[in-house]
Amino acid sequence: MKIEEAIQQKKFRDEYHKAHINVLFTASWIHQQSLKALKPFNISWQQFNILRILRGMYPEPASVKSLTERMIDKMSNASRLVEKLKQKGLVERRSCKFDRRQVDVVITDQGLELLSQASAAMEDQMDLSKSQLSEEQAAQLNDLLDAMRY
Amino acid sequence: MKIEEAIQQKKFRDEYHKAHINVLFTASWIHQQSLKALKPFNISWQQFNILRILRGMYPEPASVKSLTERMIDKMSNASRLVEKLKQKGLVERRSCKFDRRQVDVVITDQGLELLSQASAAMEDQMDLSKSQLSEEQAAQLNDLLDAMRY
DNA sequence: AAACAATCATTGTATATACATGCATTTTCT
DNA sequence: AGAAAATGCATGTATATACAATGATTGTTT
Repeated sequence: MKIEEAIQQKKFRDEYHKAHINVLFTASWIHQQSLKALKPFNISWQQFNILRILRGMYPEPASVKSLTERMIDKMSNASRLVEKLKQKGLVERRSCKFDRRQVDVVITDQGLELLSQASAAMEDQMDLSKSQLSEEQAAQLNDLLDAMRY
Repeated sequence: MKIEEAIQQKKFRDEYHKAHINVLFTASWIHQQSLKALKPFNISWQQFNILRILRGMYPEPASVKSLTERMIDKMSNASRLVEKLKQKGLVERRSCKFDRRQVDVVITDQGLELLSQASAAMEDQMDLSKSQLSEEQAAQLNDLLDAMRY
């Protein structure tokens, strides 16, 4: 569905304006799809994102700062998200011995287990785009998005 | 800056996976730019969005439902956003005489005035993409995003 | 017309986001 | 070494989001 119909707006100032709106709308759409996929696992998209980063570094720990740097939404509060994950037993947190200001965050076995199921669900969601775009088109989309961010 | 550097992730499963992340990241980036532009006007991006929709319909009123349908993020609570805007004197709200379940929301003169300044600021932000993408590329980006959403 | 279902908006609750502030620890400067 | 600045994290506050529930009004069915 074209963006014009999706938000019932007939005209845009130009293609740049439309692209801005379109990126925001598509992100919101992806976010909703993700929520559906993650629903059975009782974690938010941001929590999923943190778990993925931690799996990427496993078994090395990550500091809260390094999590923030790697998160897609830099503004979400990694500190509080880690706390939520800890309450669920999905991560562990201990103070870093080399720099006591830092905190070492590590994903637990339970976290790894949940993540493997959750990412399977997310990948199934993502794969639905495959019938819409060729891999070359997806690559082209990536190039355009990268270029858009001045 | 390529997405790989932006979130310090070297590899992705495939271009589809990367595109998903890239859309979300770019939307977050746009959102931050928008926040900067809107800061002097003390309105959130969602409030700005509602004002724009109301201007588009002016002098016709919009129901809360029609606002939700036209909003970029359908899940944000239009009812509460309208209440915020009313408190600031930027919109008026009266019950619809044809259907008393509905509410007629109309942008005020003050709202129109603020919006004209705020949208100028937003357009200045958006125009910075012009040095990064040609209009054809922006159009291509729109086509790919439209296609991505199955 | 009366009963039932559907629609529209609001409100309550839990969580997330934006941003500022505070506190402990480490680094830098003199 | 001691003072000052910077860094890393946590927390407080206001706002926003996700989703369910409520209440009022309108539409539909028989």
